[in-house]
Amino acid sequence: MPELPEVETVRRGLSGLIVGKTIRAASTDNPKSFPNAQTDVDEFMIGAEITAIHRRAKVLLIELSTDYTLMVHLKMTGQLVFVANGVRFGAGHPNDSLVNALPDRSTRVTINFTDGSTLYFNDQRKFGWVRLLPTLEVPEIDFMKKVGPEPLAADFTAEQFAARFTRRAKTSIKAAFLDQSVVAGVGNIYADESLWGAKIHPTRLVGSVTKDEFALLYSELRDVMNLAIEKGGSSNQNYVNAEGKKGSYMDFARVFRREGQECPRCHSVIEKSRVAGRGTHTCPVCQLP
DNA sequence: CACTTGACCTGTCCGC
DNA sequence: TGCGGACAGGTCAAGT
Repeated sequence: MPELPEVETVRRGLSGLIVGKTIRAASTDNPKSFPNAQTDVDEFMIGAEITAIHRRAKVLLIELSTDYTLMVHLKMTGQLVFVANGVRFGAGHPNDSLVNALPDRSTRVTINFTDGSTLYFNDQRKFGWVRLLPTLEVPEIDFMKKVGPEPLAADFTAEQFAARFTRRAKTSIKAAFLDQSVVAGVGNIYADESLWGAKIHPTRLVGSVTKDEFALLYSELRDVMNLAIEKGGSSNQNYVNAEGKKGSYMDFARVFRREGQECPRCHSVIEKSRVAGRGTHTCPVCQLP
């Protein structure tokens, strides 16, 4: 599920649930999901209090009182699910009783708190990861050094946005948009949604996109992401999202996963194709190649 | 360097 | 109903 709005939704929900709690135990059944669990958990996690949760790009940064940080990347199918007194929370409010008990077959990491509550990292495809490292070293890892600016930052301008793309003039605008070193947090949903909003075809070469088009793409991206955060993100039908709302952005999506339906702007039939190796949704009339 | 492709995994859906 | 292949909201490591 996770692009910037979904990770931000998880961050907000989780902040109200686990900040202030003390870790009693932590374990994984899959070393690739938590590579340094064996070496560092006992010393730097057990007994630590959770002091804050931040987000950078699509990564969650769970800060501990030991000056270590638990980094979490959900990749394609990762979820953080909190359970207290037998009640399961997506990352916000109590879910209904349809949800199966945890842990289940996709549970990769379990974190137990001293008050008896538990945080599960579930990840069907095992692409996601949890990593524990000194807070001071977080900015030094490759991902953090390479990742581009936060698109919703108050001081991030349309001019800066456009300038980030110049390095990638010869590739498609969609490939560049998905490149985390250009701008942080954009994934397949919000790339398609904002390219449609700006009436730019995803296969257009970056070099052909005008200054005015970049300005429009910048404001569409910010609008779409802000709306998605307000709606609790996008979720497929089995994901439990924050606020007990299940993430309703997909109800507002204009093109994503709407192939065969009408373009809300011109009523042409939305098409699905493949661009930059990803399923891509466009209006054939609003977005010309 | 910039760019593209395949790999990493599991599960589901679709066509034969 | 069974089976093969394509595909899924993301990065990486390789290759050109």
